[in-house]
Amino acid sequence: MTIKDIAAKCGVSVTTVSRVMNNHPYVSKEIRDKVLKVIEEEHFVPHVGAVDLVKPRTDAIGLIVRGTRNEFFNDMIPTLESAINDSGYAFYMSQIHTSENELRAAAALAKSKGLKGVILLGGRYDYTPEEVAILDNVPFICCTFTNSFGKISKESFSSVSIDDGRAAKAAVQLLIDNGHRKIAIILASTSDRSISELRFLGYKQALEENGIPFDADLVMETGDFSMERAYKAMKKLLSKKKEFTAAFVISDSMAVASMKALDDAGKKLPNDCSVIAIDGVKMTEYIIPTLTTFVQPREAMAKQTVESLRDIIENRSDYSHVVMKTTLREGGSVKKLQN
Amino acid sequence: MTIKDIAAKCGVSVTTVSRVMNNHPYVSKEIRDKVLKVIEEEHFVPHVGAVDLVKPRTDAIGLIVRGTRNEFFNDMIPTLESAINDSGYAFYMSQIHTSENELRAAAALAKSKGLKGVILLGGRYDYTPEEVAILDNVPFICCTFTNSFGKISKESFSSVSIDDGRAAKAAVQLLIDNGHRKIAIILASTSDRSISELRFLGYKQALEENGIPFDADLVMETGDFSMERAYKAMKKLLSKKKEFTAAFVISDSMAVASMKALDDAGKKLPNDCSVIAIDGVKMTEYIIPTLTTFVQPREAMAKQTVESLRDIIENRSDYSHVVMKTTLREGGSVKKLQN
DNA sequence: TTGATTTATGAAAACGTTTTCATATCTTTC
DNA sequence: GAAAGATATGAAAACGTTTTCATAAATCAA
Repeated sequence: MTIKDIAAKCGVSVTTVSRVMNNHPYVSKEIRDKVLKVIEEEHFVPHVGAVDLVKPRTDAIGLIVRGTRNEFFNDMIPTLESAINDSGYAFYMSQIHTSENELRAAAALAKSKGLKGVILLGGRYDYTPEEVAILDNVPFICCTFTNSFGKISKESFSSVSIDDGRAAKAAVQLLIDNGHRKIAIILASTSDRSISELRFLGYKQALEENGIPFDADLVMETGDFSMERAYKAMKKLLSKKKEFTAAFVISDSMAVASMKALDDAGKKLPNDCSVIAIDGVKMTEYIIPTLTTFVQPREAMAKQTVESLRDIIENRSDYSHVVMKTTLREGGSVKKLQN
Repeated sequence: MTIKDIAAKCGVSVTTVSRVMNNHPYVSKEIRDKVLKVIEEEHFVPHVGAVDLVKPRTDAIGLIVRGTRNEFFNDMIPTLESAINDSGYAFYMSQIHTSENELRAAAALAKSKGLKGVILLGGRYDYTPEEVAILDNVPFICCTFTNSFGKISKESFSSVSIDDGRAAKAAVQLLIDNGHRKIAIILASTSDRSISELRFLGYKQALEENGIPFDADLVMETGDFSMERAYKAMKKLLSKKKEFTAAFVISDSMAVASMKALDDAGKKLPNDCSVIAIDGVKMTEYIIPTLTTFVQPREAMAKQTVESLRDIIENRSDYSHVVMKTTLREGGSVKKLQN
C-alpha cells in the first residue's frame, strides 16, 4: 500500500495525496476529505525510508547507551528522551555492549540518521581528540564522566557529570567525621578509567588528608556493579577477620547487597557497621535502615546534558564540562562512633 | 558524502561500490581494497532511508512500551531485545504514554517500519477483535496479561503472562496458611482492566474460599504503582486503627515502601505484620527482611513472548495464550502466626 | 582454434516519497 | 470583458541506494 495506491483509489495524483498528508494549502476541501478518508480506511502510513530520502531531515539527537542496563541508565534514558523531544529534536537510541567501540557506534548512528549531536551514556573519561575525530565534527557529549583529578582531555567534546572523586571523598569524610577510621571500600575496579576508579581515588584522598593509612586489605574489587558480587565481596571481607567499622560502597544497589551480607553475618546495622554509598536509587529510600547516600541529580543532569549539547549544535558556545552537585541524602545507615 | 562520491573518488561505478559494501563476489581484490580504504577514510555510512527503500527489509519485530517505566519493564526490554535479535529479527521500540492508544501506535510502527509482528508491554487484558483489526493482520502479542477469570478475548492476538489472579490467590493463601485472617491489600486500582484488578480478584477469591469475610476497610487503592503512594497508603491504613496481621501488596516496590511505613510506625517486621507481594525485583532479595514474593519469570516470559510471536509470523501455529508459572521466593517477611 | 564458462564491470531502472514547475480554472479588479 | 492574481491539480525530477541486465575480458574445455 503506497501513496500511489491511495492516489489511484481517490482518482487524484500522488502529488495531491502528498499535499494532503503534509497539510499544504491549495487542496480543495472536497478532495482533502476524500483522501483523508481513504488514508484512514487503508491505515496508510508513509514509508519512512522514502520520506527520509527526500525531506530535509528533522534535526535529531542520538543516544548511545554503553554496557549493561542499570538503574541509573534506566532513569536517565526516558528523562533524556523527554528533554530532547521538548527542544524539538527527534530522538534515536542505540544500545551497545561494553566490548564494542562506543565512538565508532556513535559515528555510525550519527551518519546514518544524519544526527546533529550525540550523547554517550556510560563511556570512559579519557577520550582523546584523535579518537573523537571519527565523529567528523558531529557535536558529542559524554554524560556521566568527570574531569576530577584532571584526567579528562577537554578539547574535543563536552561533558556533564558529577564530580565522582569529590563525592567519594565527601562520603568517606562523612564516615571519618563520625569517628570511623577503619573504612572498607567495595568497588567494581580500581583501574578501569571510569566511575569506579575515580571514586577509589576519592576514597584514598580522604584517607590521606585525614592521616589515615591506606590498607589494601580493606579494598574489595568485585569486577562489576552486580549485587551478587557485592554480597560476596562483603562476605569475603568479613571472613578476613580484619576489623572495620564502616564501608563506602560505590553504588546504592551494591550497598544494599553489602548490608544484607552484614546482616546475615549477625552484624547489626548501623551499630556494628556503617554504610554509605553514591547514587540515589529510589528504593534505597525505603529500605531499613534507609541508605545514606550522595544522590546524583538525575533529572538535572539529563536536562543539562541536552542543554550543553544544544549550545554546541546551535553555536551558542564551545565545549563545556559541567560538574553537577550531588546531594547528601541522610538515612539511617551511618552511625556516629562513640569511643 | 554519498555512494556516488565514493565511486568518483575510486574511479569506479556506484554499482561496484555497492557490491563491495554488500560483499558480493565478482569484485577484484584490487578494487575492493581501494573502495574499502576510501570508505574508511571518509567514514562513509550508507543512507538508511535509501537502503530501506530498495532492499527487501530485514524482518523486524516491534515493541510498544506503554505507561511509565517500571522495574519490570526495564528488565523485560533488554531481554526481549536479545531474544528478538537472537532469532534474526531486527528490533524497534516505541514508548508511549498511558493516554495514547497503544493499538494505534502499534499499527503506525508496524506500517512505517514494515514490521512482521508487534509486542505490547503494559496494555490491558481485554482487547476486542474489532480493536485489533487496526493492525491489519500484523501478528500481535500482549506480554503481561492473563486470561484468568475468562476476561480475555482470545480470538485475535496472542498473549504471554503470569496468571495474576492465581498468583494473588496463592499469595493470600500462603498468608492464610500461616494463620493470618486479617489481611490487608494495597493495590493501584480495583477496576482498571489490568494487573491491579486481576490481583484484587485473586485476593477476594482466596478470602472467600477460606470463609474469611471481605472487609473493604482493609483495601487501600493508591492510584498508581509508586512507592510514595504505597508508603502513604500503609500509613493511612495504620491510622485507621483497624487490626490486620498481614498485607498483600501487589508489587515488590510498593511492598518495600509499605514495610518502611510499618517500620516507621514502630511495627516489627515480620512479627507485627507479615508482607507478601508479587513481582521479583532483584533488590528485594537483599533487603532486611528479605521480601517474600511470587517471582515473575522475566527471562522465560521474554523468550516465550518472542517464540509465540514467531509461531504466528512463521505460520507454525495460531494465536496462543501462554500462562507462565510464578515461583514463590520465600524471604523473611512472612511470619507464622501463633495463637 | 573455437566456443562456452567464469569473472569483472557499468548503465539504468526501481524503490516511495516530496517538490518544482507547468498548466488550468476560478475570482477579482478596473 | 480583459488582465492579473489566487486557487487547484498533475507531470516529472530528485533523493541514495540495490539490482537486473548487458557487455567485456579472462579462463577453460574440446
